[in-house]
Amino acid sequence: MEHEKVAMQLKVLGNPTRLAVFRQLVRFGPEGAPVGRVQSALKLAGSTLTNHLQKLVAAGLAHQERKGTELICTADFTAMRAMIDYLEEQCCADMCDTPTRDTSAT
Amino acid sequence: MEHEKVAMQLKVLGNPTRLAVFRQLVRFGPEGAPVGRVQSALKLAGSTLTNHLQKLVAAGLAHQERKGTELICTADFTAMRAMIDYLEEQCCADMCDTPTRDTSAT
DNA sequence: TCTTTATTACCGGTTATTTAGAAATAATAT
DNA sequence: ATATTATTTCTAAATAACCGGTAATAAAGA
Repeated sequence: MEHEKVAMQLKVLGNPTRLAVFRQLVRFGPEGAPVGRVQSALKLAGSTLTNHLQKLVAAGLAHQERKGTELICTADFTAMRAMIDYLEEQCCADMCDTPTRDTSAT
Repeated sequence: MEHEKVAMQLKVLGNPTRLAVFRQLVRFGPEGAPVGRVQSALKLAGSTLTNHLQKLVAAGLAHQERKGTELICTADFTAMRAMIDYLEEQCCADMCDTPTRDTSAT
């Protein structure tokens, strides 16, 4: 995972509204949910939500798939895992591991 | 850890230059390093670096302490740990744990 | 005091982001 | 075709971010 990509993902999640949208997608789980359901859960203007969802998709943090009239949105858990792993490796460097973890390696 | 705070930290780390600054601080370890050393490592205009460092400090991700002429900067590993933990809990919700990790819990 | 090194404050130009209303498009059923 | 529901595009205005030059301040030594 490259620096630039992670920076973009962090920036995208760095907007409070967008972070809430992503959290909502996570709560919907692997099945996802249509845009309208995200909208009613968070009470956002449609155009605003579309905007945020597009940025999440562009950052690779979410996906969308048409299903008839509705557009199903899902969080990309693999991408999220990779992003967190990058943070652990590049921005923690074993200095901020959880206390319970073994740090005996050279 | 609250939503707003994490969003701010993510936004702050979402700038590629600033992410590089933070990574550099991490590499310097708990001892930290003076501003000038960060600057020569990354080749940034002084005023630009100051700006980025201040934002990292404001977000609680770094600290600064005067030592004579120099200003020692250190990454806050505890804050970083807390931020990552938030992401794991609120934005993964056990859906994106590492494959090697036990997920047998109900 | 004067100088040197280290760092910041201030400023301005440029670009990006956020927000949402209104009009447009997509999919489907009648 | 028309209506209905779902979602987006277009647009615009307010706000915020980014970068770095230059002048100012902090610390310490000669």
